[in-house]
Amino acid sequence: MPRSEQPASASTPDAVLKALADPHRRQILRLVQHRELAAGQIAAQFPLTQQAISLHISVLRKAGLLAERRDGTRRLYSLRHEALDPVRSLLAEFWPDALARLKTAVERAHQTKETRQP
Amino acid sequence: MPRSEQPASASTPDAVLKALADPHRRQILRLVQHRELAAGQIAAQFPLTQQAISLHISVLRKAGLLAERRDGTRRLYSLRHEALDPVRSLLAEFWPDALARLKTAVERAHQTKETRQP
DNA sequence: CGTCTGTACAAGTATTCTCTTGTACAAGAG
DNA sequence: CTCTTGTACAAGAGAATACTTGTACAGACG
Repeated sequence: MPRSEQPASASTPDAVLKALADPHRRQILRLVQHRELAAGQIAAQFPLTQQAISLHISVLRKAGLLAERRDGTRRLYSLRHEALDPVRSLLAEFWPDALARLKTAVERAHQTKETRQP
Repeated sequence: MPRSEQPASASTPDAVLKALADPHRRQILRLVQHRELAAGQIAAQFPLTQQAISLHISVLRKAGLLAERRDGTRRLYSLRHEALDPVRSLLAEFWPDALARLKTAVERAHQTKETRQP
């Protein structure tokens, strides 16, 4: 089977943040967060045309936020979590306290999951 | 300490992300991250006109990212860290693993900061 | 008071964004 | 091969954005 991997993981902070600064695009990411979806399936969730969604997908893909896999004529998309790294960096830079809060959240989550104590 | 929530912190995720999706504006936030700066002092750091920076400041302020304090004719600005909360939420939503990575980052940051390393 | 300094607001322009309709192209079905 | 389906690309309209220059206004200071 064809395995077309895209090496384009070099998403700049600017491209990622601009891609995220649109409600439609954030919604697309939510849709493909846990499962692959074909472009048409994504488009069907919006009151926009298929072409408009195709363009949003293109923006997200160029920012590195979407992985693309071809299956026949369909193109399946899924979230590339790693691409959110610039956002994490930004948060770390501007809001050190957020790290502490997230650490707390992590520990709570771990406690919930496996009852682990730091 | 007063835990009063400011009503002006009703910044929407959209406004915050759009405000952050510009390199000039991110640079402004870096400048006022640790100390207050007057609008003119901020503008002096850029090859743009004072008016252009004033507009960027306005965008940041409306997104809740900047606190404004008046001192005579000057207006002093500083970063409102809380306004980054929507970014944290976004990260938490889209990237559960980020929590674990941030925990690691926190621990590294604390080590770096304290530098009481044998 | 008049004048300077610091800053925001106004109007105009060039660029960029987001959407539309129209079209091309690739792959499977008959 | 022809038809249908799934998707991207192209061109253009309208809005939003990011600048510019010009101006207004508030406060400090002689």
